[in-house]
Amino acid sequence: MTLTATTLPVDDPAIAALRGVGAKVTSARVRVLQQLRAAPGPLTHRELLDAVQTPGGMPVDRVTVYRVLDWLVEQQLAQKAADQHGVFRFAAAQGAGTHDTHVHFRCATCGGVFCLKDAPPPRPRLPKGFRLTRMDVDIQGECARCARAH
Amino acid sequence: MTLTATTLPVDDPAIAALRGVGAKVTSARVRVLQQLRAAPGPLTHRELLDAVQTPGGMPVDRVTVYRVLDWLVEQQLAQKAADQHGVFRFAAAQGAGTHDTHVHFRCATCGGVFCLKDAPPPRPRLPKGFRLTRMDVDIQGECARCARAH
DNA sequence: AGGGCCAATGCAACAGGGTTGCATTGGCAA
DNA sequence: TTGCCAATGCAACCCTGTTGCATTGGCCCT
Ligand SMILES: [Mn+2]
Ligand SMILES: [Mn+2]
Ligand SMILES: [Zn+2]
Ligand SMILES: [Zn+2]
Repeated sequence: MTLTATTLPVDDPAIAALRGVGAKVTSARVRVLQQLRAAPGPLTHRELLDAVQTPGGMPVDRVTVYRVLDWLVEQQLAQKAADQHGVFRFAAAQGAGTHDTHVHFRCATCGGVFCLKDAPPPRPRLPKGFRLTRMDVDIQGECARCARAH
Repeated sequence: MTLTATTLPVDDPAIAALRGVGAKVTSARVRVLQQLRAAPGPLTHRELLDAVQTPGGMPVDRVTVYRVLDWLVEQQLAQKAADQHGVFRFAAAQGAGTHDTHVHFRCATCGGVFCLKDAPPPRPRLPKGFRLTRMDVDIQGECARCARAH
């Protein structure tokens, strides 16, 4: 029997997730998302860049990794938050659900993002003539795991 | 009677705080700490650098402001934390702020900050073991004057 | 299987926040 | 008033992250 030079395996959950959003499934996207899913905690761009370079395969450009990461965040397949050093860390999104109905807690130590039960604060009452364009709530502290690690 | 070219007034609370830690009271340190204490919220290095440059006085170097800020944090006169964009923001240490009882509106056009009547959102309920260190609400839009000017 | 479109990539240059080394200055104690 | 040394100014540097543009490779269509 002849083997057609098939594309990547469909059974990989990372690849399935990429197909799910109906976009091109590229090597860089697959590798980055696989690393994010396998990681025990949020990773920096630099950590991901290192992790994605495999001895055999061809190298991935650092700009591509930046673009893949921001794209994954847009697709709600990943979350992005600054850690205590001001460096962005990325984590695979839990459910691809809507995060608009609740607020988020940012662990300043590990950079993890946690969904809280509380609803976002109501729109503030503004003086006459004022126009509201944006409201951000930044809740930060230390998550249980980081607090336990002392 | 002769007037000696006296140093800065001792009655200023910022200066008193600096004397309190037993270190040199310099122009840069005084100006930065005064701005931090007067501010309605945490400021970035850039915001402080702009605020500290007075038309009359001699300019302050940006590196000096970085060093003053880190020194204030060491002396526990200020707190430092990365905001959601990964930029460090500095706030005067506890006890100096009277803007804690209400939220603020920032005009994206003129940069003005307005005190609103609304109370800050309540502390969110956190999962067990989580520790809250900071909650910032960023409300921005266009103030009445800028909206009218178009 | 082959061709073609256009998004995704690679590469180089750029931007901005933050740091470091070193010569000079100015606070403050003697 | 003097002198010491911390604090400052300035230039060069590092790191994270972004942008412009030519090239490539996924994927749809035949
Ligand atoms: Mn959420
Ligand atoms: Mn106020
Ligand atoms: Zn944590
Ligand atoms: Zn305005």
